[in-house]
Amino acid sequence: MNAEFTKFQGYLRSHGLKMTRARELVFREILSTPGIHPNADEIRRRLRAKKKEIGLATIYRTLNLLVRSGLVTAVDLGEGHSHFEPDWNETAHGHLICLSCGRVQEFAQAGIREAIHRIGEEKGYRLDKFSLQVFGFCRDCETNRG
Amino acid sequence: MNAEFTKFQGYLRSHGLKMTRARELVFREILSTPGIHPNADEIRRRLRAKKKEIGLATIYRTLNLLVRSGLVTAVDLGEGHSHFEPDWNETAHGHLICLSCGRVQEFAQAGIREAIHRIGEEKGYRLDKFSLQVFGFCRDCETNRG
DNA sequence: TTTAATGCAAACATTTTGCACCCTG
DNA sequence: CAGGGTGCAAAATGTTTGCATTAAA
Repeated sequence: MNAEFTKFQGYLRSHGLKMTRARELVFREILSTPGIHPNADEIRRRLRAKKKEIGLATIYRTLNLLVRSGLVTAVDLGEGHSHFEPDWNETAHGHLICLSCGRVQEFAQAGIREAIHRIGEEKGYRLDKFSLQVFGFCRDCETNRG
Repeated sequence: MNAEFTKFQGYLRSHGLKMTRARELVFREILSTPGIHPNADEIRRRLRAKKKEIGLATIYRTLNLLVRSGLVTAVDLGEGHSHFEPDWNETAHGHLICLSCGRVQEFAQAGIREAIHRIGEEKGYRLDKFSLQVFGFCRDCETNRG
């Protein structure tokens, strides 16, 4: 986790950018909430709760920077805005989203990675990334409301 | 294709809703552009080009209705707005998107469907739908610009 | 001390909504 | 002719940008 932070410093240095208080806070917040998938506003609220006030515009700028650097991934959970998670890419995964309570669960995609690679070769694409969301109803919601 | 239209009529009737000029035009436009994945504004422009003026608000309302009915699917191609395609679900598919030219190609997901169903069972979810986008660089873009 | 980063407010883009009028069933 | 549908304009979201000020390096 701290290795990730070092990568961020390396990225900034190699691009002539600066490590700032806001960037550190935002990135650490994402690193420390891997299962939460916060959106921009939630990141601001979480930091505010710790008495760390960061402007929303700065949060958006930092998020874009982190995504560009490859250290963070933007996820679309079907809510009309982006959610963010750390991208330690050893653990590429899809998201299983409950349509009733909104719970988000991650899963490793056994076999899916390979299937997608096969498709890339077939169609002549050099693949970069993929995004897989699965929607359904979790056991609790099925039990509680038929 | 006309069977789809009949389904739409059935859906409307069974929900106490009315078939209108706007609804017919929007749905037929989507049915007739399966590979295009238009967004709301593009649907309006295409209809306008045929001298069929429909208000954008009505187009959005109709799109939501069509998605609710299950006859149309909203697709996120990473452009910050939704694209729409007919959902003749025999041909469930993923989207292969070129990060350079934006070309969108569809592919059948051999084996992926099954892998996802296995995950649903494992995690105790009753699955509803899934969405798979793969990003990369198409052969033309790779050839033309290294 | 130089150059980039921040915060704020304004601008943008997409989508939704309130309301008076219109049309389908 | 009753109840849903439409268009328009306004509002609601989510995100980006211009600019004067602040802070890394």
